[in-house]
Amino acid sequence: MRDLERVLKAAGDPTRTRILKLLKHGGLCVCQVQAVLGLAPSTVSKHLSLLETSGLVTNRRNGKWIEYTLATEAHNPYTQPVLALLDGALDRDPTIVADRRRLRVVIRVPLDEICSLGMRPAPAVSRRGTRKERQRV
Amino acid sequence: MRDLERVLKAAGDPTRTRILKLLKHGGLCVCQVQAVLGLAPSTVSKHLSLLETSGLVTNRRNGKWIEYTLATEAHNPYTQPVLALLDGALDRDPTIVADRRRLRVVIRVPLDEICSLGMRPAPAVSRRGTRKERQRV
DNA sequence: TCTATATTTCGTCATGTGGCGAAATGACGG
DNA sequence: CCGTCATTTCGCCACATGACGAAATATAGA
Repeated sequence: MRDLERVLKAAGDPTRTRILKLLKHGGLCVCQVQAVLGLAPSTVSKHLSLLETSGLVTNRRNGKWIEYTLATEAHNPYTQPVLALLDGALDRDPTIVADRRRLRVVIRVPLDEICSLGMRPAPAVSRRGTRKERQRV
Repeated sequence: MRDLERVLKAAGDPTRTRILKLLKHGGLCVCQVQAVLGLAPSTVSKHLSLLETSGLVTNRRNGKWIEYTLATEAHNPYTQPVLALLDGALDRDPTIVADRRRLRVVIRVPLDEICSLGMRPAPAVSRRGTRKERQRV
């Protein structure tokens, strides 16, 4: 029972649904997800580890970063059907569409820049000086 | 987004999963479900109405009782896949197996008797005198 | 119409969950 | 071997959720 419950609960949260929809476009590290969603790193991390616990997602280290990916081979028998359900769902949802738009921007930026700045929702596309923001005195 | 979220959250609760698994064996009224699960009527009612809101279940009056049934035609596009996922799932789960055992008993008893007594979990299968239990003085 | 009763609603409580910021962790890359 | 920094853990808060019992509702059936 617990396996099914975990998967459904994991996929049933809007924020995690957004993350799963993002990961359909390829593996992402925590700070990339953070940049798209505009949430605190700790929040994103918790969601991702919950998704991993439920078997919907796996991770592997990639240099300085940890890349999260949709699970392909599942130990949990219910993950694949749920991922299949999500596939093709919500593709017209405004939030999902906006997320994808931000994702396209985020993917182009080198990881170093995205992560070190603790980027917020990515207010727009290009703002010069991004690099020096948040230098506390 | 909200449709998907509602369905997944509805199906993601263990009690509601149990109810859905029960309803696979045919329509049931609130007090029958209550008798099997051993929960307060108000609790069962709330779960059932939540399942209905999510589109997983429908109801129709049947004499004195209201019969809840798994939804066949869904307005919500996500209900059918979720019901399909549940179908065949958990069939070896101890709780589900025990529920089915109690269900078999409950189904044989006339509705009048089940409901009017506010039956509790149905402690076992065959115990003579079941009928007269709980006659408070 | 009136009564009995199946169901729902309401109020309350304990617990679970999602969000944040601060601090701890740990591994890459020098 | 060390420092940096991505990630995780921890503590906290606000809010959602599931359970109950009591009271309200509504409808079948007399």
